[in-house]
Amino acid sequence: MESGYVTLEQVAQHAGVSLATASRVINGSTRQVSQRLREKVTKSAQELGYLANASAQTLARNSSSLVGLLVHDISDPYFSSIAAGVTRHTEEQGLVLVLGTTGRSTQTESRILSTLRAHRARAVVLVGSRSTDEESNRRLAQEIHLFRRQGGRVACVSQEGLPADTVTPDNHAGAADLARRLIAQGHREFAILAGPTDLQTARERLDGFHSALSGAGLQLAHHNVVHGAFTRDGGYESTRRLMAVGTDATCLFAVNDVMATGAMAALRDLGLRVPTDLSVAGFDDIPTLRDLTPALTTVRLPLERMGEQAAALALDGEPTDQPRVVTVKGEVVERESTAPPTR
Amino acid sequence: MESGYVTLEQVAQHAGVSLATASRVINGSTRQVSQRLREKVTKSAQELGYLANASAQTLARNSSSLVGLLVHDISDPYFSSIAAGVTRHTEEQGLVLVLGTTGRSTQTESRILSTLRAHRARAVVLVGSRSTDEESNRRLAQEIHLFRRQGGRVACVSQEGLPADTVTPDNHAGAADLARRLIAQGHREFAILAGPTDLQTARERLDGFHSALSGAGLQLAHHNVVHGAFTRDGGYESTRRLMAVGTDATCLFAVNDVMATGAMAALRDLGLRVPTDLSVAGFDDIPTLRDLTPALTTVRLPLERMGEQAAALALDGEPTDQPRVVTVKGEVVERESTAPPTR
DNA sequence: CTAGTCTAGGAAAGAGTTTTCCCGTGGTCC
DNA sequence: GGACCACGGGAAAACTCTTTCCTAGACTAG
Repeated sequence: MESGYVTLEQVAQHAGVSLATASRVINGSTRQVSQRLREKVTKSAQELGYLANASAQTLARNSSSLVGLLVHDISDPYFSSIAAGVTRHTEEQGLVLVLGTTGRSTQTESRILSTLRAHRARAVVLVGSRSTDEESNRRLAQEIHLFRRQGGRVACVSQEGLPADTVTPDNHAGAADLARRLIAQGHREFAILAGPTDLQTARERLDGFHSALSGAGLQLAHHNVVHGAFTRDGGYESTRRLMAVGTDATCLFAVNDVMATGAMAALRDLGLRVPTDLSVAGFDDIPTLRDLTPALTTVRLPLERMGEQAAALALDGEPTDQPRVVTVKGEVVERESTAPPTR
Repeated sequence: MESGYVTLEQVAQHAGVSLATASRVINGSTRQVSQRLREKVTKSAQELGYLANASAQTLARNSSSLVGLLVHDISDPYFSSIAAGVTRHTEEQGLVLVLGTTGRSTQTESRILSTLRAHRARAVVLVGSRSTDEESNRRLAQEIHLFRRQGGRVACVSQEGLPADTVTPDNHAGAADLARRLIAQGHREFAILAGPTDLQTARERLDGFHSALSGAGLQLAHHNVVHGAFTRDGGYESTRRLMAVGTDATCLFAVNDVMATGAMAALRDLGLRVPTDLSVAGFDDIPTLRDLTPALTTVRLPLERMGEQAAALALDGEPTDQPRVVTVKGEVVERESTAPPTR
C-alpha cells in the first residue's frame, strides 16, 4: 500500500491463496474458484487497491487491449467525426484507443503501424483515402500483412483496394446523384475543385460527377477542373486560381466540404455572392460545417456511424479470409448554397 | 521469420552474442558495446526484421511510452484542435498517444485514468473544464494522486485547481476585454449564454464579462443571463429560450464559440439578422468556425499551442513539487458578427 | 470396495525484455 | 611485478502476469 505498486502476488498472499487462484478470480478465467476463496480474493484486492499491470497481462496473454486509429489530421472535422465513432465502439468494449496522426505521410503511417505492432495492438482502423501511388500502397500493404500475421486485425475507412475490411462511401454514385440534382436545378456549366490528382476518393468523386454530366449530354471544360490540396486552404486557393482565369460555370462542385468552405470564403473575398453569382456544392456534410451560411448543398455521409462500423469490422466476430466491404450510400442534401442559375 | 514474432533472443543467437549485449545495442543503454558486436547485432536485427515487444519493455523498465489524452468529445472542434497540439508534441518524442473520451462523465474520466495507470502511462493530459462539484473533483484529485505515485505525470488544460501543471486561458481577462470592446462599440444592454452553472470555465467568462460591465457602470439584468449546455445545440436552445421571453439586449455574448454558432442559427431561424438586429460574440476562436458568416467576433485562444504546451509540461523537464500554471492571454478579434447597435 | 472421473487448488514454467552482478582481460601506476 | 582500475561481455535475476500441468480429495459406477 505504501510504496508504488500492488502486485497480484501481494493480493494472493494477503488472501492466503496461491497466485494462480488470485489470477483466476480477478480476470474470471474458465476455471472455477470456490465462492469462499473468490470472496477472500476480491476483498483483498479491494483493500489493497490492486490494479492489474496491463503490460504484464499483455505479455502473458500475448494480446493487448489496444486499438489503433490512424487519421491524417485530427483537427479536421471529417476525421474527428469518424474518430468519435471509433472511440465510442472501442470504449464500449473496454478497449483503449491509440490515436496516430499521419499528416498524410505514408512514412509516418508505416512507422505508427509498426509501433502498434510492437504493442501487440488488437486491431487498427485506417482512415483517409489512399494515394494512387503504387509504391507507397505496396509498402502499406506489407505493413498490414505483418500486422495481420501477429494476430492483429485491420479495417479501413474510405480506402478500398487494401487487403483489409473496409467501409467506404459510394463516392461515384454520391457525386453522380449530386450532379443530376444540380442539372435538374438548371445548371449546365460546372467547375470542379477536384482535390489532389493522386487521391482515390477525390478521383472517384470527380469521376462520378463527370459521368453524370456525360449521361446528361454535358461537357466538362478542361479549364473548369482545378486540382489542389484536400483542405480548406486548398479550396480557397483553388478557387482563387479558377476565378483568376475566369469561368463560365454557374455551379462550383468541391469534392469535399472543407474545400467548399474555402471556396465560399474565396468567393466572398472576391465580392461574389453564393448562390446568386455562383452556386457551390460540397461532399461529406461535416456536422460542424452545417452552420455555414449559406448552408452547403452537399452529399451527406454518416461519418460517425462509418467510424463505428469500421471499428466493428475490426473488432467483432471472426476474422474472415476475404476482405469485407461495406458500402455506404451518400444522400444528397439540397440547401441554400445552390440555386437555379441566373444566367 | 516464418512464424509470428522475432525475439531479442533470436537476434542475439543469430549474431552470436548474449541476450544482454543484444539488448544494449538495440536500445542504446549507458553501457558501451564494441563496434564489432554492435554492427553484428544491428545487422542481425535488420535481417530478421526484429521489432521489440513493447509490453515486455514496459514490464522490465516499469515505464511505458504511452501518453494519455482525455477530452470530453473529440468531434468538438475545441477539443480536436487541442488534441492536434498534444499529438504533435507526443509524436515528435516518439511516444504513443492514447485518446480517451469522457463524454463529460467524471466516472468515465476516473475509469480511463485508472486504465492509463494500469498501462504505466508516462503522462496524461486532461482537457476540459472541471465542474465545480466538490465531490467529483476530490475523486479526480485522488486518481491523479495515484497516477503520480506510480511515476506518471499530469498536466491539464483549462482546469486550474487540480493538483497538476496547468495551461489555462485567462478567461476572466479575455471576457472582460471583450466586454470593453463591445461597450466601446456602443452596446449597453447585453444578454449572455452562460453555459452550465457548474462549469468553471463558463463561470469565469461570465464573471469577467460581468465585472467589465460593472466597471463601466452597466448592469446586467438577471433575465438576460441564460444557462444551458456548453454545446452548439445548447446555444441554440438557450437562444430560443431567451428570445421567447424577449430581450432588450443589443448584443449577445455566448461563453464559447460553439454556443455562439448555435445562437446564430437560432437567430437565423427566428428571422433575425446578425449583427443588424442583434450582435453576437463568442469565445475561443475555433479555426473550423472562422468561415461562418457573419464572421464571429470572439476571443482568440491558441488552442493547438495550448495543447502542445500542456504536453510539454507533462513530458519535458523534471517534475516539480509545486504545480506550474501557464496562463494564456486571449486576444479579442472583432469581426462582422458585432456592430454598433442600431437602437 | 475399488477403479475411474471430476474438481479445485497450487507449483512452476513460461512470455520478452532490462539490468545487476560477476568475471576476465588489458592497462596504469608505483 | 603486483595492486588497482576500467571496460566489455555474459549469466541470471527481475519485472508481473497467465496458463499448463500436477495432485489430492470427493464423488460415481460397477
